[in-house]
Amino acid sequence: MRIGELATKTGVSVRALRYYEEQQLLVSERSESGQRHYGENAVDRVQLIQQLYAAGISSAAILEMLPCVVTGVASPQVLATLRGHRSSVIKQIEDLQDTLRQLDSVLAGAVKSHESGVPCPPA
Amino acid sequence: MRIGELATKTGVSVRALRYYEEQQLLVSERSESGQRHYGENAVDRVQLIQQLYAAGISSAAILEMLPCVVTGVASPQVLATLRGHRSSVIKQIEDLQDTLRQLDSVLAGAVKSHESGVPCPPA
DNA sequence: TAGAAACCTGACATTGACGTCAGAGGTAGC
DNA sequence: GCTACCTCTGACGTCAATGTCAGGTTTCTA
Repeated sequence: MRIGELATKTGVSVRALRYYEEQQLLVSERSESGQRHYGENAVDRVQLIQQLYAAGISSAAILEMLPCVVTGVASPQVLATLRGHRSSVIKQIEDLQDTLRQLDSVLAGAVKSHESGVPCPPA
Repeated sequence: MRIGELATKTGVSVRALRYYEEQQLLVSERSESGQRHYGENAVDRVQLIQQLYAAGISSAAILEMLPCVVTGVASPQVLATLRGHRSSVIKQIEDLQDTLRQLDSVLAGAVKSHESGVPCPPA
């Protein structure tokens, strides 16, 4: 498939896909005229990249770990990197859970106060 | 306390604290000569701001919700905003948990393959 | 009462993951 | 073959949360 189709299938912009290739996170075959062509597995690859981005992992780090994630094989060095990111992801989750509790306590109080007719003070 | 002390207490840079004030997220009293002075509660405030930042909430959104978070009182409109962010935080947590599973499965496979002596292929 | 250290404002620089635009060539349906 | 749409490269723009530097004032310490 060409880049537009991959973009719509993954929900990622064409620009972003070119950027991924620029960062060597995504590979394409080129037609004679230079147009990018992708196999079906590119969809999974792009979604994987998105997932890692969402975990706050930089493109450089993704580049480092990607072949290992794909093949399931890693050197001890990359293994350490992966474990580092694992801890970081866990910490992010914990932080977000804290934030969630914070928001919930605010919401609980706010709903009550709203019921009692007290408005929100301006900033 | 002055800005430097607040910075060391919170682990946030002086520059960042000035930025928070610029964004009206943080208030200071000024001495005659113009230096910022903070009360003890500023520490909690800064940590709260950091927590909201970590949840991916923008400074504008924080500004909107901050008085309500602090006072525990919110208008219906702000309430809706808060609920929106709550959903977003939950989704972030779920996404990160997905990523964690992904990383774990990679780690499991990688450790095994490492035991079997297969190296990580280069990018 | 020096001199160092902390603070001030203002402004430009940075980083990462894209958005957007220009100008040109490729592709597909009729 | 026309037309509309897709794609290409290259380059500059963006946005948010800072970093950093300059040039000057204030505060602390010896």
